[in-house]
Amino acid sequence: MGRAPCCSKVGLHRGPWLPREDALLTKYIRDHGEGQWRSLPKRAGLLRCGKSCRLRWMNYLRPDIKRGNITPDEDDLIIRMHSLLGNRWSLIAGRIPGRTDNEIKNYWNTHLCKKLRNQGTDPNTHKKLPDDPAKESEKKKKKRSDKRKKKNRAESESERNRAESEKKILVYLPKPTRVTSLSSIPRTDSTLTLNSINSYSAAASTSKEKEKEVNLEGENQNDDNGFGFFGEMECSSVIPDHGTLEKVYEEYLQLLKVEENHDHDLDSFAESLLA
DNA sequence: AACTTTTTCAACCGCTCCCCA
DNA sequence: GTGGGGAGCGGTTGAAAAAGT
Repeated sequence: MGRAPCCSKVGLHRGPWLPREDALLTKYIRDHGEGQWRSLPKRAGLLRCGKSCRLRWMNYLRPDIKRGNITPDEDDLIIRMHSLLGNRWSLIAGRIPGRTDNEIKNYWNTHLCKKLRNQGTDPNTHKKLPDDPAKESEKKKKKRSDKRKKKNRAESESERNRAESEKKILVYLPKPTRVTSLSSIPRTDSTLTLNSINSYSAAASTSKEKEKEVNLEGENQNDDNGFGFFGEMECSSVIPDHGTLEKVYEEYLQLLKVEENHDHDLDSFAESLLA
């Protein structure tokens, strides 16, 4: 269609966000809710394009984002989900409460790819690789980077915890996905549960979309991972506890059991997601 | 201590999808 | 049916930090 860029680049800030900009964006969304990204910067008094605002909010400022170490459980879940879905980061992120697609994508590229290679697995196909002589040096590198990473994450987590204890604001949490028609599962269905392949329920972020909330089979109003539809709620309550993650993981393990016996079913599931 | 290389991850870019007039 | 606009996604980039020499 040949459309213009989302914003005129002239006169707009780019690059790292300043604390003042973060504060303006957070305050605006706290007061008015999400959505209308294109016009949001102007209304919030920000010299940023809407896309940039959305990204900043989604990947960094959102109060339900979990920071800190990716746990072994999450690690494993990401790998398994990737083997099913490929680089569908938003779908994978939707299964891992509190993590963003960007974070998972970065984590995959910087850690899990190496990890899988070290284990002799092709990170793209998830199939066994032939023995690699460079394996040992990779292992050493990984050890180094993990050490560093651990340190960084510990620091950022403590900072985040401090920030969150200061925040505790009320926001209108977004729908995690687009509203879609009955006939298709959206490209990004971050609320989709493994048990709800046939009962996709879309949640809406804007009041307009809320009115259109779709529930295909009258079930799954409250998504089983606790991330279905959000109204106004205390942000801190959205941060998933260990139990939630456990639940997601157990659900996944159930699917894997099915996989053992019914490879075909699993293929169908993956195809249904990718359709 | 100084310089180079590697790693990390926030942010950007370009594209597609979906809705609506 | 068509095109424009908003939103979201995945790939890529580049600055900063860390590690290596």
